[in-house]
Parts: sequence; C-alpha cells; structure tokens
Amino acid sequence: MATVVAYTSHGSTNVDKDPLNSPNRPRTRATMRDVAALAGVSIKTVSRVVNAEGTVTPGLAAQVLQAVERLDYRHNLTASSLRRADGKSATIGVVLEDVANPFSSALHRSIENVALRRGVLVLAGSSDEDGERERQLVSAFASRRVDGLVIVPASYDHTYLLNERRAGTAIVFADRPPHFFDADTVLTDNAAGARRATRHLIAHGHRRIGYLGDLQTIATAAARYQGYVEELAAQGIALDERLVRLDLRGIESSEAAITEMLAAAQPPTALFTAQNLITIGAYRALRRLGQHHKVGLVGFDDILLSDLLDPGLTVIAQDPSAMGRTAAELLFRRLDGDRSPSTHHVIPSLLITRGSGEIRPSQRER
Amino acid sequence: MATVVAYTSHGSTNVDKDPLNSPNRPRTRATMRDVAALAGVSIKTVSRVVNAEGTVTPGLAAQVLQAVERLDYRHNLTASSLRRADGKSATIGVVLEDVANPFSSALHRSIENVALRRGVLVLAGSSDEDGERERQLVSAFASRRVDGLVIVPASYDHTYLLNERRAGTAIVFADRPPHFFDADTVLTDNAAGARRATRHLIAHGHRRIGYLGDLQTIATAAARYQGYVEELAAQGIALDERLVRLDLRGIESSEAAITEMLAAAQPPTALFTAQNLITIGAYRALRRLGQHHKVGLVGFDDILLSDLLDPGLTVIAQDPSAMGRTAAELLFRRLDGDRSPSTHHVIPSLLITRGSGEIRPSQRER
DNA sequence: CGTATGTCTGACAACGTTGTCAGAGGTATA
DNA sequence: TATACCTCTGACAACGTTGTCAGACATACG
Repeated sequence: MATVVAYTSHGSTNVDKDPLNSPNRPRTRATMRDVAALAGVSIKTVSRVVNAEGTVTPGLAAQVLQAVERLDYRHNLTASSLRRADGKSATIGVVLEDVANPFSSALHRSIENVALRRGVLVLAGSSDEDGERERQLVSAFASRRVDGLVIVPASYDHTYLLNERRAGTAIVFADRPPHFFDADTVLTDNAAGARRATRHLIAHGHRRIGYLGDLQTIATAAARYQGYVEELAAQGIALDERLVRLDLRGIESSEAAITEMLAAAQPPTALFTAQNLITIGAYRALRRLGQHHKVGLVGFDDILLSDLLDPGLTVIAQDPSAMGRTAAELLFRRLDGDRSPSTHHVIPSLLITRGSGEIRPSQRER
Repeated sequence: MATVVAYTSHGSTNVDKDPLNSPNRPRTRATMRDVAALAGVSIKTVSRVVNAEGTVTPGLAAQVLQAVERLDYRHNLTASSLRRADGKSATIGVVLEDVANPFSSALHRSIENVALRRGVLVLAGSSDEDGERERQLVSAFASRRVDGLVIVPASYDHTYLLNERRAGTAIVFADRPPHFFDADTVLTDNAAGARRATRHLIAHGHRRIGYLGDLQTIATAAARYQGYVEELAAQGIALDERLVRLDLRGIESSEAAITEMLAAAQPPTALFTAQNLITIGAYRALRRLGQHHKVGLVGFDDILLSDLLDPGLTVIAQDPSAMGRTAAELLFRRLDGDRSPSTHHVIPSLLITRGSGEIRPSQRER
C-alpha cells in the first residue's frame, strides 16, 4: 500500500520520487535545469553540450546527452534566440500572393529547399494582392522576429520596411520590384518575354494580335504590355486599341473579353494572354466558339497539363524555382553579413511551343 | 551651431540627446523599456497598454501609444510567449507532402485562412513522403514551440509524437490516418470514392476495368484499391490481376504501365487511375496511342484544366479546402482546451463527369 | 474625521537560455 | 617548490516580456 504523504512536508523539494514516471508529471517540457539536475552538472554545461561547443569533457557530455535522451529534452529556440548575441530565430517569412497558386507555391518550395539546408524554417502567408494584408503579414513576421523576408509585393509603398531593415531584418523582393525602397530583387524578364511572344506570333503570319492583360498597376503586367507594344512598333505594326484589353481579373472576365473581341468587325487572328488565368479564360472562349484550331494563342506563364490540350498551349514559361532559389540565396548572403549595394537579378523566361502559338492565319484573314 | 558634448559625462545615461535621429542609433529594435522611458511610465504600464488590458488611465495610455508610434515599437512575441503563463506562440506547424503540389497547397491555404482569423501564423514544411523528414520537421517545429501541428503523415509510427502531446502541443492528422497514435483525423472517403468511380464505369458498360494505383503503403492508396476490389465483387465481376498495377510512382511509370497493359491480349476497356500523376500519365499514354476517345478513364483527385481536355477528364474530386478548414478548426478547438476523445472526420468526395468516364465500350469489346 | 474599499501603477521576480567572468584543477616551466 | 598557463566548469546576470504583489491615491461610507 502506498503511504499517504501528509505530515512530512519537505518545503519546496519535489515530492515525487521519479518525476519521469509520475502520473502527475507536469504538462511542460523538460528544461536545461531538469537535464542539469538529472546529469548532476550545471545548467551552463548542458547549454554547452546542447550547442555542441566541444569544450566539455567527453564523459560529462555523455552523461548530459543521456539525460537529454531520458527527458526528451527539446532545445527551446525562442528562449535561445532571445538571449543569444546575434538574436537569430532561424526562421524567415515569405509573403506570397496566395500559397495555393502554382506559381507562388513553386516559389515557396524552392525557398524552403535553400532554407532547409541551413536549418531555417519558413513562415508563409498569402497577401491576396492586398497591400494592407502584406503589411499585416510583415508585422506578424516581425513580431516573431524572423531573420529575413522574401516578399512578392502587393502594396505600392514599401517605405514601411525601413524600420524592419534598421532592426536588422534582411529583405529580398521576388517577382515584382519594390516601390520607394531599395533592396535585392529577383524578377522575370517580363518585357523581353512579352516581346518574344509577340514576335513569335508575327513570325507565324499574324498582324492582328489581341492583347489581354492583368491589372496595369501590377508591375509585371505593365512590363508585359510594354513588351507587346514595343515589339509591334519594332515590326512596324500599328497598335490597334480595339485589340487591347487591360485590367482583367480572373478567368471569367477574360473569357467575356475575348468572346466580345472575336465578335467584332475586324477580329484578331491571334491572342497574347499575359497571365495564367487570362490564358485559361481565352482557351475556354476559343473552345466554346470552336475557334481553338483557328486563332493563334500564346500565354504568359506555364500551366500544368497544357501539353495535353489540343492544340497544346504555347507559352512563355517563367521559372519560379530559379526565382525562389535565387531570392533565398540572396537573402542568406545578407544574413551572412553581406552589406554590399543591392543587386537586381533577372530570370530568363522560356518560349515553349506546343501548337496553339504556331497556328497561321487563313489566306483570307491575312 | 551644435555644442560639442564632451566634458560633462553623465555616467551610464544615454549621451545622445535624441536617440531617434542619432546617426549611431543601435541596430536593434525598441523595447518596452525604451517606450517606457520615452513615455515616462513604468515598463509594466507599457505592457498593459500593448496587451490592451484596459486598466490604464486613457491619458497615460495615449502617452504610451504615442511613444510606441514614435519608436516604431514592435511587440516581441517570442519574449512574451516565454514569460506568459500559457506559453502560446501563436504559431502552428504544418507538415505537408510538398508545399508545391496542388493538393497540399490547397490544404495549406485553407488552414491559413482559419489561423489568420485568430492571429496565428503558419510554419509549413515538405516531407517529400519521407518519414524521417516528417520527424525532423516536427522536431524543428517543436524547437520553435508551435502551439499545434497539422500533419499529413509520411511515416508509419507516430509514437514519437507522444512527447509532443504531453508537452501540450495539439495534433491533428489530415488526409491520412496516424499509426500507433490516437488523434483527431480528417480523411477523404477514399474507399467510397473508389467504389463510386468503379460503379460509374460499370454503369457505362465496362467489365474489364484496369486499376492503377500509388504505393500500397500509403493508406489512401490502399483504401482506394480496396474500394475498387469491393465494388467489382459487389457487381459480380471477377478481379483480373492482369488489369491491376500497384505501387506506381509518378507520371512516367504510369504511362509505361498503361502502354503495356493496353498492348496485352485482353486489354481493359476502361481505366481507374487512383492518383493525380497516375491519371496524367494515363491520359498521355491514351493520347499517344490515339485511344483517348475509346478507352474510359476516371481519375482520383481533380486536376486544374482537366475540363479543357478533349475528352474532359471525369474525376473523383477531393475537397482539400474542406479538409484543411476542418483540420484547422479541430486543432483550434483543442487549443481552446477541448479534452474530449479524438474525433474522426470524413470529407466526401465528388464525382465530376466531363466525358472521359462516360465513354462506352464498343459492341465488339463487350 | 477615520476607516474601508476600489482603482491604478510600479518594483520585482521569473520564463529558458547564453555571455561573461572567476575559480578549480591540472600540466609545464623556471 | 613556486609560478605561469591552460582547460574545464559553474555562478551570475541578462535577453524582453508578464505574473504577482504591494503601495499610492481617490472615493464612499459610518
């Protein structure tokens, strides 16, 4: 029978004989103090072993490691980074447009790959193209003292980041440039890609090429439109405003715009759709009108499965993996102490021909 | 002219008159101490204002807020959660198969949506179907003292999580059940979905239905195969081993398996492909063989753009958004103190008919 | 007017860790 | 043997915050 613990109070000493197997073991994690007590050393020695400083006698270190094992001690990185001189949290924050969209998530993954090698974890959040959300996310990341930030910007004024940088946070922009703020950037060659797309269609005999683009306020959309305009000019083709639809959002608005454009008096013989969802809307519209084998189509940004379509989708493919990798490497270079001036990187896009962009206009249409 | 500060040393007091605009302002963030000094109150009062405890005189609170504004004070959540009684970090960890795959990232996004409403941030990581990586991620999350975990398991023994739970971490499993561990789970009705797919093909006149599935060690793959087997039995169709290919990984192996299966003596008239990439491989193979309008095809899990294919892809669609939302809600219920027994949720899948699954076998083939 | 009650504020310790420093103990040298 | 030097260990303070508690002050009551 167990004796009732009552009149022999031991003050503040632990009543349980074996705290490891005690039923009323506290719902908290073991601390260095617990490990130190079990191993019969000071807490500082435990710290040294846990941090592999290598200045502890092998015998003692083994005792400590055994205690660590037995108590399932887990190093508390938040307490550690609070006390540490460098204050590093081994965590970075990533602001994406939407973690669920293919471009963003590919970017996310390649950032994770680089971070993983350094034992750094990634906090990710979706801005949904909302500048206010972007700021809130950055603020939430800052509260958790992330070491660095990779931002796909949604806002148009990044001066708010000056404070973050002054506090020592490394910052890199991906996919779009910052506004009123100087930082490393990694962009796709949007204008050049758009010129290549336009040139490709012209080379296949088209003169009336429709342009459908996203919000002009988005820097990449503006750059792509500029590329389209420049290439037309370079090839001596007059810009026809009736063939241009800007500020489209999503599949439906694109589908509607194209349906309308093709119903006009002098319809385009080919389309350049400068964004993912707009391309999908275009394809839908063409299919519905039975024009998908007649009207040329080049989209910006690759889409999964587009090789299985009939005709296959010709696209200017971006390289989100290369962008993410580059952005992450720049970030870690800064974290390693690089204070040199900001650098700006351009990741080349790639023309992938699959059929839809190689359709030629009929004799009559030319 | 500014006077030179020199011979009147004030001991340890700050030499700069206005630390805010001093050029050698330290590269550190303002702390509550700084705010308190500027506002002329105690640090504890700052804490009360920052945490909106509402027990501070409005006038004083305004002073504090002004100082907070002026110093761009950012609450340090790591220090806060270290000291706080509940020790909550307002961060959760999510272990996915791969943040870049569409299913995982949709799950991720809907978890983020629920977390966002509670001011909780999400740490995400990819296990790449590797149990060891899963454990490493959980360990890295635990070091950062996440409040909870949503896990899409890759390993086959989750007893290692007992310590995490004992430490107070809430744990929910999504998409696949845990092994040797009791916890809330959210699964798709894999077997039922597979039966529905099989039934659908049988209803369209097929008797020879090929099955192609992922690694049988993955619980969802096994459940889908079981559904296929059960439905055949229920409909009095003998299982033909020559029409079954298990343990496939990725697009290429699927494409090869199907090419081989269709070249055999008694080829199937329809296929049930029980995973995303396997379905894509199947579609590729059918296209290459010119059989895509002749052989029936139902895939498990929806794929972007599959409505634009010809024929459109008939699928059993999962609902990753509902899964993520449910998983996150369960997690937060636990974090709110719910100690009731584990619950197990099944998210229904949905048959989406788009053409490929409605192809009937030719008279001769029957 | 004295006491009781309530509200607001601040001093202090503590969360779990690491930087600093001093001391113990050993070995090598004069 | 005395001294210098090196290696290893531990006591203590500190990181930025919040829980606890006590005290200051104002108000209400007898």
